[in-house]
Amino acid sequence: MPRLPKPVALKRADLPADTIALARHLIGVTLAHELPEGLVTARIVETEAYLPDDPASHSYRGQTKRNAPMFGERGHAYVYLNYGMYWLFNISSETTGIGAGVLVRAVEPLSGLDVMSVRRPGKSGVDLTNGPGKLTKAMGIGPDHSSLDLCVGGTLRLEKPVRGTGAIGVSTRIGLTKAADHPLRFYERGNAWLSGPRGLNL
DNA sequence: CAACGGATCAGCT
DNA sequence: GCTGATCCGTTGG
Repeated sequence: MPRLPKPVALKRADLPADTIALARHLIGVTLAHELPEGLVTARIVETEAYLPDDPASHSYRGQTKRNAPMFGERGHAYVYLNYGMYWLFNISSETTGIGAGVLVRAVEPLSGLDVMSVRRPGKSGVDLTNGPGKLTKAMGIGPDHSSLDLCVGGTLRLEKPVRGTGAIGVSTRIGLTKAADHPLRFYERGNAWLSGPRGLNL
């Protein structure tokens, strides 16, 4: 049997406060969730930065009950509903009082593929987690997780990176109606689990 | 309490 | 690659 490295929880001090730096840093980091059916883990392979004073960011119009996690300490979950039906998972950045965060757009499953398949009926392979709404469904992430601290070894947590090719690509963000032309999307080059049109993943 | 948004997805060509 | 379905939590009045 191959020996797998023991998972090491990420501490807040491991996370850059700067939003763009965090978005880059999160590529390769493991997201782990202990579900009733078992443990699911996956590598983050695609992220987007949502900056302070960014018209595309939910934090742009000030703090509300919903987006409060974006204004707290970095390393907390911000989960919100999009298009009335998809829960999207973000990780807060910067420091207390500054609203910003990083959207996780795609992950590459490492373990618990069986659990993910059950949660994504009729889907398999890359289709399990190659989009922001898909990965939350596959990994059982929803509104109850918003504001959770991901750096304290809870059931939903970040773990040390499983580094891949190392090459990180940059593109514009996907699906925006405002501030669409900034290079704030980060992805692992050549990874099969990326979302978005081919042209953005070069 | 009603209007609105919206950082998507599945299915089809 | 493109199109349209599809909502309901949040917000502000």
